[in-house]
Amino acid sequence: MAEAAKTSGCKEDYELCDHFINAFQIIGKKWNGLIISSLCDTHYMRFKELAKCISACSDRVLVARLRELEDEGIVKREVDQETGIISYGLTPKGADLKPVFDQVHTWADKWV
Amino acid sequence: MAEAAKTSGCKEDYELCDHFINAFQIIGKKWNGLIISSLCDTHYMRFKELAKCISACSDRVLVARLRELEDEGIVKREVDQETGIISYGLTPKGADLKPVFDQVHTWADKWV
DNA sequence: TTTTATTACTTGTATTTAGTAAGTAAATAA
DNA sequence: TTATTTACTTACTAAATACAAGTAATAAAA
Repeated sequence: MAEAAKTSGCKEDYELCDHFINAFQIIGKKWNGLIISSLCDTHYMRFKELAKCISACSDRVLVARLRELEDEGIVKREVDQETGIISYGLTPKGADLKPVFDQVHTWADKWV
Repeated sequence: MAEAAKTSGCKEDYELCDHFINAFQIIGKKWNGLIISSLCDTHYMRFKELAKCISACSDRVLVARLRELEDEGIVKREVDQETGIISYGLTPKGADLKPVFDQVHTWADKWV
């Protein structure tokens, strides 16, 4: 089998793609999936609304995650100049994750 | 806006679906995405191969994750009766996550 | 106008989870 | 016989997260 593996590119040689690994470092980080999918569904939300929606996540971590996702260019934080109200939404990069969540939903409905 | 929110089901009332939350508790847990997608691509792997492939994950955690995924019915651990060789693969429930990973790949190729 | 509440955070501490490194029993190869 | 590989386990350290309380700024209620 060692010979076969060497010549046929079997599982011994399998490598995950870097893009994919990096993507999962973001999507797979605790709470990020729920944060992004919530913003995907609602278009935008204030901090309190998001926190209520992902209630098991502490404020402390939610703040940190939102910052990180902003730095990744997935979330955008906006301040209304008139009211001063802060809202969180997705950038095109973030919104483009919707098909991922749709597939998760499909899977979840079938198996969870 | 409070009135409007109450009557129109706007973001204040938004709730994530339980199935979806549970699904993300599994898929979103550190390393699980990479573990499952590796097994998705290769069909089955021995522990050492998997560990090499997800090299940033410690053996200790990989062992724990595989057990958890087995308990979730996503991963199956098989022992060859003849050789005693242990291999890890996916159950139908696990294999059914492929479309999710495909979408992550599509997104990663575009944005990461 | 003083009090109360809300928002979007921050800070300190406890607990949980993960990383590092070394070890082990069983099987296989040299 | 000795060395190596495999699939783990164990002890310890470091990092991430949870819990709880606090805060400055603004808004709403008494």
